[in-house]
Amino acid sequence: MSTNASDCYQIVWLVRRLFRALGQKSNEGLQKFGISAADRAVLEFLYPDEELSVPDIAARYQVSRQHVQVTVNTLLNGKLLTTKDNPRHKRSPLIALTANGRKLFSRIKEQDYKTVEKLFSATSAKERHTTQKTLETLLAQLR
Amino acid sequence: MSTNASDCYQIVWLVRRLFRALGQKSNEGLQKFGISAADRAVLEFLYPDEELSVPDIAARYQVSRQHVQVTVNTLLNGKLLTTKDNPRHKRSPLIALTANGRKLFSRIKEQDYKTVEKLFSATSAKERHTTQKTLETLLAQLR
DNA sequence: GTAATAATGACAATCAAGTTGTCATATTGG
DNA sequence: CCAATATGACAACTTGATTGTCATTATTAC
Repeated sequence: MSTNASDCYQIVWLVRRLFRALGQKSNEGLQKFGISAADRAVLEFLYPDEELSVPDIAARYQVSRQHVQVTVNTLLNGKLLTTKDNPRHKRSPLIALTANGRKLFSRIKEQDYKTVEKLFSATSAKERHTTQKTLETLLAQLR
Repeated sequence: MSTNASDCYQIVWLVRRLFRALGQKSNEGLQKFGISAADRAVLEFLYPDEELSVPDIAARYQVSRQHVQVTVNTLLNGKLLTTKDNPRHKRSPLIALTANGRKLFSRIKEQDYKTVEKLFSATSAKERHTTQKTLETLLAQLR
């Protein structure tokens, strides 16, 4: 387990660069659906049929509940999300996708799938597997 | 090359999550040095002894030259950067680290190294190598 | 059951990173 | 030399997100 700091560092730097590059690409793709990256992240947590309260989402996303609240409110307003009774908390409803929301997000995912397939076309399944595992390990370490 | 879109997608999602998590961690570490993440990115491009004009940095960072300009100006102001004659352009000087800047950034890197070593301690050299290669491939694809 | 404590939603101000637009001026290259 | 372009400076704006505060409602500890 001789950890070479310089290699590690390189990966961190790549994650940063990649995030920004992906972000640009992704926002372009998102535009035609009329939702923002922030909206998108919330939808991601609920797709396909999660039911979570606003504070739940915030905790998973590791973001302030106020931020999630605002985003959820706009999505509720746009009828992409709906509220359901929360058996565990009387005032804080569970948030779930509407049929519309689910349909929209699946279209978004479909588009994304096409994009990432192209993006990853020069990588092997094995490399992808290792990469995924490594990134998951790192993320877990940061919790 | 049977690209499994769902796996690819997962990696993209991980990059996003990881970026945010790393960002938080990194900003904490940066605080005591009194520089921002934006500052840091610029320093990174100049360390240890690059000499680049503002538009050069912007092009490499893939960010607007105006943004880089502002950041560079604050760093010039703080004596972490200095200007040098640009043989290729009379009005647009080359930007380089001062001794101070270099020292500061090396201290930052040192701290980061310790952090990432811990962070990556549960990964193998081989995994890291594959991950790095994969991320590089992706980034290259996005240029 | 009631009192203390914590959680929630709503709202506002703020922040940081970055973009876009514009201007005057300098610089470059045909 | 002149047209086209590059640069720095400045300003307004956007976006994702935080922090602080408030009133209200839940939950819990007694």
